Amino acid sequence: MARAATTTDAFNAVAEPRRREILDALAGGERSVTDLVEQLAVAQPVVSKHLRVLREVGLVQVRDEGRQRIYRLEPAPLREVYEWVKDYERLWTERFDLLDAVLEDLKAQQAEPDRHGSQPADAETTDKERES
Amino acid sequence: MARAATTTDAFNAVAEPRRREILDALAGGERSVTDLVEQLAVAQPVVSKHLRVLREVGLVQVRDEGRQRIYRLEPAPLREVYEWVKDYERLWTERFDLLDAVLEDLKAQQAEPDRHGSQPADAETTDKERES
DNA sequence: TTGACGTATGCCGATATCGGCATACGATGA
DNA sequence: TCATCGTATGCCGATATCGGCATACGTCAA
Repeated sequence: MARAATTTDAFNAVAEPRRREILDALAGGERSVTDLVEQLAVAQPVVSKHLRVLREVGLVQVRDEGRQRIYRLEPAPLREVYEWVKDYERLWTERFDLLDAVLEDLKAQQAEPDRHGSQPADAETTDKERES
Repeated sequence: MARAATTTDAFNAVAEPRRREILDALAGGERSVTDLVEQLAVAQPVVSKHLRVLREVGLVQVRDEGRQRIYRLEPAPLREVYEWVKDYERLWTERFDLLDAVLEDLKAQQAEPDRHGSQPADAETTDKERES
């Protein structure tokens, strides 16, 4: 057995950064293959191959227009990914609450010095404020 | 060049369904390897190997407790995934609005048949993403 | 010590990926 | 019809995955 095919899932399809870039580009509107080649600055066969994968998992749709093929984003399959991760958001938010609690405790300890001298109790998670 | 290592990303790590199951299990609280083996009903080496990958991308943390190793969820790296996918949620919602718009147009055309047989002249239009 | 338990690791085979390059193929225009 | 543009596909090599099985390693209990 080997790794699951990239065309198995939105999960697998989207694990490839270049494919994410393509989707991001397509989020700005329909694009022809050449458009994408220019925008991503990669070889044309590479783009075509990635588009094939995306097509097979239903993340893009194609339309023929003369000798060009216009690709359009089809976000639906991403829902699966979203639904899975979204529940974890709560956790990293809670984690900050937890951190706050710890900081609160530290402050309390400083105010009311209750020494137990030994362990400096790893300050492992001290820099993660930013954002949100 | 081959597919990116599974330990490259949260994206890659999480593309494997079994690994998602492990994280889901861990979301319910700390678990020993044996706990996970029972819960997932897979061979122990398999679980250990997946845990290694998860550890390497920082999605879990380990703690020794006697002869057991207790694994704990570390959701932070999932943020990257969430941040990427969350913007697409809007799209599959908007899609319905878009559909409505199209239906509206169709109705209008039926009412006032305006034929022009040729090119619909690049509907490329203006798409800028103004998020946030 | 010895042995059992809990886990990690090593090796294997089958399978796919991804990019590069060449090339095939369909549509268009001279 | 022929050349050209826009895309897709085929083949290749290098690399990893994932599960199975055996086994090594560390901890604890007799």
